[in-house]
Amino acid sequence: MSTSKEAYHHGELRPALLAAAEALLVAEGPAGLSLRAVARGAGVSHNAPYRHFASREALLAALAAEGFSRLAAALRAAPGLAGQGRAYLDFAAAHPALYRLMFGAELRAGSHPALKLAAGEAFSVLSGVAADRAGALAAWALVHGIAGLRADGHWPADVVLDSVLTRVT
Amino acid sequence: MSTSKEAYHHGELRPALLAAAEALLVAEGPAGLSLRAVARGAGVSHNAPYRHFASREALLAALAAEGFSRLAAALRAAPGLAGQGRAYLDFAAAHPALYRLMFGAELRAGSHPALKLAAGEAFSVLSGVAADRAGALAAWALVHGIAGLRADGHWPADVVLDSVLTRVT
DNA sequence: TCCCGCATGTTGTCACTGCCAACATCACCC
DNA sequence: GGGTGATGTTGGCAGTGACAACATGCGGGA
Repeated sequence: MSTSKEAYHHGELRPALLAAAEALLVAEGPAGLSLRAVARGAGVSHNAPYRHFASREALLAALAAEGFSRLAAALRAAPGLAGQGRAYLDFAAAHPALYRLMFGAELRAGSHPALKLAAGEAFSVLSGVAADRAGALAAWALVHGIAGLRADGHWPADVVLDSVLTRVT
Repeated sequence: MSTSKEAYHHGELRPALLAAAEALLVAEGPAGLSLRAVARGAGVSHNAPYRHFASREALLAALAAEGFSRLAAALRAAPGLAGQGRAYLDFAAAHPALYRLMFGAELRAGSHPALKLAAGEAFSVLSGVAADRAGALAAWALVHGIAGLRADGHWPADVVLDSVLTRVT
């Protein structure tokens, strides 16, 4: 699409597939994210993705891993524990579909080492700024819980987040 | 199977389908939960479920709603806010697959009124014992976050839960 | 008592999906 | 300049969700 001549070989197919997959994820939800639809979105044949991902689940895992990397970067850029909490919630609110994929039931982190690694990296950023372990875990769990409830539509819209965040010491 | 004569009409197909679906969910995960596999599990033809559920998603929603009802019952039976927190975590740990379905990305609560209702009922039990709204939401989010992190294997095994739960006021 | 309406379950079918196998095309390196 | 391996393509198969048409038999009126 972007290159001047449409060669037989795409050249940048892997990132193009990931981009198409994320667009589909946002537009249709995880159920609409079929490998063939992703291939169509990238303008290649229905089997081309198999040159870059072993299976549909592997593609989802790569997408989730990329999400964790982005989350880790956002956390690193935020100052202090409170700032990271807000950055975490902002990320989840800005990319709800991706966030749900990252923590959703479709992917078992155990079977995707790269995914587990990316997730662990994001978490280590979070715990690096906490004074004590229990406090860091409590803050993380609280923020993660709020993000999940918001993503699922269970969180009342009129809640002032700070009034809840300050309830955990 | 259990009834003496195998009539043309099953008679108790709806609960039988839900039971088969839950068994499949536990055994194979949400991906293996196909409508046809559920029908096989209940010993009926591949289209019989459509007499009781409009779609595969509707079946999942019904299963999740049943999960919320069970969760609400467990919460009702637990005394005090701390007790309910523990009951919530126990439920999530005892039925991880169901819990993930209830809060997972496959179901959009918005499009299933009965599911939203069942979820709201469970949440109202939780907030009924809290002093104020922000406190209830904080407690719920904290517990929900812990449950989610545990289900995904991100929660350290050596953490004493009470040391985290008491961080919420 | 008969019979007929209608809920329930069945068979048949279609488009779509994930994945495997075989083949086509091209970039690169000797 | 020719071959070799990575990258994409075409073809095909079994399984899936959903729709349509048909079969079955329970229960309520006459």
